[in-house]
Amino acid sequence: MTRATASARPPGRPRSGVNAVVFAATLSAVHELGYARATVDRIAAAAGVAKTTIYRRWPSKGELVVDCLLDAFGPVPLEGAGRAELMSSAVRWIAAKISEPGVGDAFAGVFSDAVSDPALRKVLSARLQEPYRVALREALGEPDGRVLFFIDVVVGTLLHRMGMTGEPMVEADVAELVEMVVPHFGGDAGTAEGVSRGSR
Amino acid sequence: MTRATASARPPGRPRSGVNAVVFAATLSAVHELGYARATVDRIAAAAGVAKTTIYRRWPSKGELVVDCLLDAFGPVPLEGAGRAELMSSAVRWIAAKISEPGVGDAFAGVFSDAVSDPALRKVLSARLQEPYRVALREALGEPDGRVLFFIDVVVGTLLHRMGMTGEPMVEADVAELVEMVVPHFGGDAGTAEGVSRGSR
Amino acid sequence: MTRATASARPPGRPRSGVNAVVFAATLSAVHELGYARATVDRIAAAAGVAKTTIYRRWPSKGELVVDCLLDAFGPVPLEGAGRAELMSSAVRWIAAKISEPGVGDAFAGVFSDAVSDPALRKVLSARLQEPYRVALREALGEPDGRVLFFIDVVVGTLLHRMGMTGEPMVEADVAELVEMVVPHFGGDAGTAEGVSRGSR
Amino acid sequence: MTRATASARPPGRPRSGVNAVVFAATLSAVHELGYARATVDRIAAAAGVAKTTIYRRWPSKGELVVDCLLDAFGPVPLEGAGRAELMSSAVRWIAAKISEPGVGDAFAGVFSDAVSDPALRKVLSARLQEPYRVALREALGEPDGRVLFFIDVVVGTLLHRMGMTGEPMVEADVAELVEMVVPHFGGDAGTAEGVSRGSR
DNA sequence: TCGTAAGCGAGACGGTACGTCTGGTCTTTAC
DNA sequence: GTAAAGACCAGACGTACCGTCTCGCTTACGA
Repeated sequence: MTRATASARPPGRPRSGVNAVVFAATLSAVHELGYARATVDRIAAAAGVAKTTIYRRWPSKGELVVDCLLDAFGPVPLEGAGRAELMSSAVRWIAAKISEPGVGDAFAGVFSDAVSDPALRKVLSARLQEPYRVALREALGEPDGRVLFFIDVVVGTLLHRMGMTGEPMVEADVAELVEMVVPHFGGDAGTAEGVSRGSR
Repeated sequence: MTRATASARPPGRPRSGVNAVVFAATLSAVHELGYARATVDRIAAAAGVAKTTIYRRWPSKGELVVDCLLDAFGPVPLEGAGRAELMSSAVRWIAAKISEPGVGDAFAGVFSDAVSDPALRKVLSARLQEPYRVALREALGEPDGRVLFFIDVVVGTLLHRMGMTGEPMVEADVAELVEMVVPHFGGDAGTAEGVSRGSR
Repeated sequence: MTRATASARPPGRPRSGVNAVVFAATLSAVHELGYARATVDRIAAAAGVAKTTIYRRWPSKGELVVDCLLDAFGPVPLEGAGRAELMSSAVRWIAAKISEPGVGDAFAGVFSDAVSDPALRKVLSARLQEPYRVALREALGEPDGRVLFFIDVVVGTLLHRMGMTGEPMVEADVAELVEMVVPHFGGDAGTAEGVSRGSR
Repeated sequence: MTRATASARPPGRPRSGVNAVVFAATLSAVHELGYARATVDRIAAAAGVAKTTIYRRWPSKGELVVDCLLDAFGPVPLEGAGRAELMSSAVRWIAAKISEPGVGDAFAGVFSDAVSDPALRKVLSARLQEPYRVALREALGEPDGRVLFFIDVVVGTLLHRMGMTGEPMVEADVAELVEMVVPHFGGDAGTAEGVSRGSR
């Protein structure tokens, strides 16, 4: 085994590092124009890149935005003393992310496109939901169904507020959201008597 | 003053009763094709009506769908012995409605469109959210903010599930949703000590 | 017979008379920019018309140009005392048409596109060649094969000159072309001994 | 004679014999897909060569095809007893070449492209027409104008037939072409009145 | 019974975005 | 220096949809 089995590096001109620039341009365009009017052409122009370059990397506008969100979110911060703190920090983290300029719009935008586009829906759930679901499942020790329900509640609530008002949820309401979900999902393992008293 | 206060009747040819047909065609088209591909042309064709007729009655596709949903929902059923039962029945009612073929897709669809369209957002919140907010406020005796939060949680969760999976939320999860919100919003007036213990 | 059997008029908004405007814009654009760079977008803009309007009427750029040429050519002038005069005037007519600004370029352009596009080739031969072939066949009393050959020689020669030099054929060469084809196709019926001595 | 007469040899790595391969791939691609869809990418792939290699050797698709045709044609065969036979053999030679698979399509294709591209037109006339014009002028002893006209007629006719029908001109029509041009250009110097006009 | 006001069907039209394709250039690595 | 591989740019193409507009026709009411 001389030179490593895995390809040393693919031949041809390597891709230039435009992903970050495109992501920034995407968020900025979505923030300023809204999801629907954030044209691929406009994003390309803002990023100083040809449209073909974008379509070479992402097969559709939807997938571009999904990757963009993935990049914007990064991994869930799962530090925290107990379950309560852990859940609380996760909720506050996603709420903060969705509040960032462009992110909430972009999220709601792809989400809405995905409603009518099964292919995009698959991408959305596989790329954007799956990793967090897995991470949360391991951190909380809850079955998949519960974790998915947790995500539905938290993200759904935040997006609904965003969609209805055009503004991200204010701090006080995020706090109430935390107060609602933490007890339900078992405030603190060991102390709470009704952990996962859900019917499942 | 003899002639009645409300205008006896507007001049010109009265509108024929096509609204119901258009609503049905809309839901059916959305159910079969998804929101985005449920073209106004297609809806018109399915309803056996000219596109002009639709645009004479509704200024945009979004408002058509809003009216369609309004028609599909009807008033909230607010019967129920106590607060708990009342909230529970409201949650189950909206969950059932969103499960009806086409309704969930249509709801998620307009909702998504509204993200990038402030005008539609205004319509959505004024026509589709307002009436239920008022009804719930009076039935529950909670301040506006709490009621809005309640709606965000319930509807947001249901729509997120619908958008992510393409399927309405199953009964077991609806039950869990009830179990989560009812205690939080004050299980039963009078007995519960922590009614609206929320931070507001 | 009260109202005439033939449909009084089709329903819907009648087409506005944009054809002529589009034809003019097409020739002008082709003349100024050449066939390839005479974009449909540019033609539409020059005609003050939406691109969709063009694509509603003509399925492709090629067919638009074919119709444009058809409009520019008009019917063959088949007056003339004898066969010789008739042929001569036809040759000079097509030579003059091809010399008009834009026409030659447009002709050579579609022609070239048709080489790689069987569908366009069919349109070209059916719409642009057929009528003239029929008219010439009846005027000259020659079999189809001979008429097609006549067209190949005359149009082919003129286009080849145009394509090679970028300029239409000068008068002297057109005269030589006439001198070549007229004797070959039977100078004048009755007098010429070798009328259509061809074997077809 | 050890060192060869001219240039010992250019420095650097000698070009491998890819020209022939590319020419073959070009003709084959054009034959199978038509000129327009015979992409440079596809030609490169078919030749097992990188696109860069093609663009290093030929500055544009047009020039590649011109060289390809030059290679396919080779020199005009100018043997023949008298003028008539000489012209006849030249016509039949070019007709046969244009009938070869891919050659006619390629010729018509570049020709068409040249209409909108002055640079390509220059190349076309300088590389593809000039040598034959010179050879014919010396062989026939006609002035340049006449020779160019001869080429316009013969090549124009053959290409027009090819472009309109998609098929090369059949033998019978080639014969008629010969019968038309030979007398016009002076069948046999001074003597022959009707050289081989009845050959069909 | 006629005029006015509006509803309605059919479809053209403007505008705008999407995603695809191509020609041609540039960058990197390997020989 | 030549070649392979492929990223990149610029920009045209054809399609889809929305919402508006233009017609001709029909239905109602009121004078």
